[in-house]
Amino acid sequence: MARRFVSIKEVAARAGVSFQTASKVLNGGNVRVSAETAARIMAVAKSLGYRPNTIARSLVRRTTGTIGLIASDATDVAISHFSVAVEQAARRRGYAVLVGHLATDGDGDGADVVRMLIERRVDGVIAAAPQVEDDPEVAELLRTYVPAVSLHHVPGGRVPVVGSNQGETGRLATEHLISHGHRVIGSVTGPFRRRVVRSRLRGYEATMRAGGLEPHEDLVVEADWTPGGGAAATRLLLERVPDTTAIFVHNDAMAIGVLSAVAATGRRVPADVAVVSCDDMPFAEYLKPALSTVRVPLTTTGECAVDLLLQSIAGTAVPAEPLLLPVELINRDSCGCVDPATK
Amino acid sequence: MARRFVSIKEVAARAGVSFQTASKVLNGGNVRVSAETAARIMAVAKSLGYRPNTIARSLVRRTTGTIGLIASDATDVAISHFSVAVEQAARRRGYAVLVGHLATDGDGDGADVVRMLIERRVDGVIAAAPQVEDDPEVAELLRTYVPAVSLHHVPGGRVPVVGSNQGETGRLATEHLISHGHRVIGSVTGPFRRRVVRSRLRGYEATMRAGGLEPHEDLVVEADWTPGGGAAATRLLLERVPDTTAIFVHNDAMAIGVLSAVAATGRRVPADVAVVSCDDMPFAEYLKPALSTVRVPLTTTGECAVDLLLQSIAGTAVPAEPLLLPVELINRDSCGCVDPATK
DNA sequence: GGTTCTTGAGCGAACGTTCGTTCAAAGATC
DNA sequence: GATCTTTGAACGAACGTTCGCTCAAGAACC
Repeated sequence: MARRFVSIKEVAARAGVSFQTASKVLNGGNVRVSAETAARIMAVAKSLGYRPNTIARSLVRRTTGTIGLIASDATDVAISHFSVAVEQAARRRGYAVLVGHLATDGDGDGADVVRMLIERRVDGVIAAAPQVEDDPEVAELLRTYVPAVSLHHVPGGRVPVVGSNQGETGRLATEHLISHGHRVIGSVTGPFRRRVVRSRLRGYEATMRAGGLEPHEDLVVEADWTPGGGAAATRLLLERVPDTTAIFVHNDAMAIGVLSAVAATGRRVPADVAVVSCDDMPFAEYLKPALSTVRVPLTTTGECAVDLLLQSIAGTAVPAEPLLLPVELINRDSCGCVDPATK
Repeated sequence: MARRFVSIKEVAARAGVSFQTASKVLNGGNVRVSAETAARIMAVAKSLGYRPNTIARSLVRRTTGTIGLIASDATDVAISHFSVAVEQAARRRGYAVLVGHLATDGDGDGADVVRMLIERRVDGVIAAAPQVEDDPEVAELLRTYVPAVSLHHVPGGRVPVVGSNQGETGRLATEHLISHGHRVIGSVTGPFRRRVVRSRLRGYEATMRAGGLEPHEDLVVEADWTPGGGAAATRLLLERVPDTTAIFVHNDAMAIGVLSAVAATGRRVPADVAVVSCDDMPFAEYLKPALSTVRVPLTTTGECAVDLLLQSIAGTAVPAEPLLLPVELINRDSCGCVDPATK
């Protein structure tokens, strides 16, 4: 343990050259060294197990090859899928990822985490923590100190945004439920103060109206992205509007709770209450009934975020408009598409 | 964007002192500076928004205040819970976390990720990637280059291990099912080559035998931790041993698939087939029926891992024996404890 | 055979800190 | 008033690199 790597000076000394020359052949760019000398240096480096000290390199190069990721508590499956995609994409491109997970409740520490990342001289930051989307301090940090890409709105703008088309998500789900003949369609949503929630809700409301239905406010119940919250919201919804025949749920985790709560009232899904959700996590297909859900391309989003960030780091111009990836409705059983009898 | 932080030299110049003096009052230890000078330096630093360059500091201090986390693809909920716990615990103690997620399939890159972390001079590494538990190269790196703590066995030892009592997990689940009168108890497991799986299986088998039951090998079906794998394994199990009346599942994600597959054969849970799982993820309670499961203390494990690692970094002796945290059976409906009629 | 090119390698400086030593001036001691 | 302490601050060196400039020696040219 605690064995140290040898430095380039030791390699150079053993090879009988100056350390700067060794640096050139081992890490540097334009090498003007004879083939024999180079070979000798490489051999010594290999035998000594030389590995460049990235800290020293970062100091002079002024880049660390590290990107920062600020994420919501990745206990949320969707966030964790995104985080993994980001890390793997970044690593494939030679970058490491420094993460900061915001506490679910701790609202105030967003700026602290971002500052921590910046002070560690990350080359760029990816923000995937909707709880900071209204934080002007975070916005200012992302705007002025470091190239950044955000998954959510950044007040004041000038930070590229990637995401998926939330309005379309709401529209797809609602339209599909209407096409099944539903007229009393409720929604179990994430927290209202999140833009993603409001966008989906706008899609839902617009589609309802387009179908000649009035999206009464009793039909929309706010929850907290968790199964437990989804279950509680569903109980409330079915109590307020007992003739609800369909529910648009804002994520798959809540959908687990929604299915459970619907069943607890003696109603069957989809016969009595149809359910369409958002995300399409791996488990969605195995719920009972299999969950119909609007697939949100989290992995692709992560990769796009990394690509965009690296472009921004490289100084390439990045689009001023949010990059919205397409979503797709995955039809399974919970919406009523598949007649349970035929299964 | 790309605005630079001022260095301590600029602060010092503006305050009319040498930069080393400024260093002492701003970051350093034993200050021998007059109160007025100190105040002046602090004021200038504040007005200029001075933040120490952690890279330069790391170079001279030879520590980075960063720990590395090598994890399985945290698409697995259990792993992501652990990762979040690690990151938050580390940050609370002033450390940042550099992550590397192994690809689910890519078996070979474990050593690469560890090397990447070590080259970035992390002060310690936490390994939470069972797929590298048999990798001697990873083991050697963890043993000789950096303080480390592992969640899984490390070949050759000399790396502290934290985890939970897997044998006990198998015993608790099996014993409980036996106490309900079950005699044909199957198991849907993770990959056999993982020690955690073998330990749980040993607990299961020992308990079966202690209850006078023979754990026939047809009863044990290997799966891959995913809902889909769990479902497939269950179909196989029920085909091979149709009179199976109980299943011990190795994680909650697979349990989703198990419940689905059992239902698909027309059997009811728990009336026809009782199910006990492992993990106790937040959704377990909201499955239908609510999942009985052996709670694995992932958050606590993460915190312990960090504490142990920081001790090891500080040079304190760390226990040679694995630190096993206790597990606990959470009784819900899927084991048959609660009479569905009374609910 | 003197001048210019090319090749191979050395060397100084810088990146932004920390740490320990040195040193001048003022204060205390006799 | 000469010596010893204390206080406050400066200063050199180091951490391990990268980068660009310098320079000697030999090759090529006319």
